[in-house]
Amino acid sequence: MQAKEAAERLGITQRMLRHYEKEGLMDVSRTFNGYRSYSETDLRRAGRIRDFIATGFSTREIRAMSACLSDEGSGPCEGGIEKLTEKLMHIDRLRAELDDKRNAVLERLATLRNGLSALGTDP
Amino acid sequence: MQAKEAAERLGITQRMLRHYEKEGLMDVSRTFNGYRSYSETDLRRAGRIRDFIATGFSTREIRAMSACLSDEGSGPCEGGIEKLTEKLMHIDRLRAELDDKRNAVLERLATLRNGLSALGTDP
DNA sequence: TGCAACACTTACATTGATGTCAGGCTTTTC
DNA sequence: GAAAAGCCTGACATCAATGTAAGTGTTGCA
Repeated sequence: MQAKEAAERLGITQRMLRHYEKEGLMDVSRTFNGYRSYSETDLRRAGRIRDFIATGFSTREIRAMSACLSDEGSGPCEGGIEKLTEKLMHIDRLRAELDDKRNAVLERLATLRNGLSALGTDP
Repeated sequence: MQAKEAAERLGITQRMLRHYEKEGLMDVSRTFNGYRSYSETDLRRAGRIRDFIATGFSTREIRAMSACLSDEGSGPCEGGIEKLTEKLMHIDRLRAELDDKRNAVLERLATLRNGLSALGTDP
């Protein structure tokens, strides 16, 4: 498929798609006229790149674990697991704190409701 | 504590710590001589900021959900849960694919080992 | 007292991801 | 076959996160 459709399906701009290519993250074939032609495989790869970037990885880091980008599980995906696990730790820490906070708010709300019902406002 | 120790304990540079402050993400008190003085609370806050940034959030986004940064669960942490959940989706997608890949490699290894043992190489 | 270590501020430099615009083909459509 | 819409390349612009250096005050130890 052509650039426009690919970008739309991925929810990113053509500019970003070209960027991935120029950064050596993917290799897109061209039709006779020079237009890029994205295969479904290309799409999936680009989708992974998009996710990696959205998760705070740089193209440099992503390039370093390019085995993590192909459909084929051909390589041991050098370092990929470790790096991702690290990111996951960051997320997990944040999420745990957010959850605590959310629970605190919920509790406060519950207490408030209890207080009200204790006053006989509720059956 | 002073800047150096704070930075070391957080595993980041003083420069970044100052950056958080200038970006309005945190407010650090000073001692009489003008030196920054980080409290444990400050450290925790800075740690969260560090994690948010490491997870791909911009200072702009973080500022927008500053309620997620305080120790106190005083606010509903506007938007924080949603944004984090979104990031989590990105990570989860990647991790699922990585896990698949890792399993494929493990399986291949297992098959290989089986093949060898079938040859009687193993007791 | 004087040096070493640390702080502070300000300003410029860099790197990365994206946006945007220009100039020039190709394809489609009326 | 001419206009409209898509694609391409390349250059320049921007914003954010960091690095780094310059110039200066402070603290502490020998």
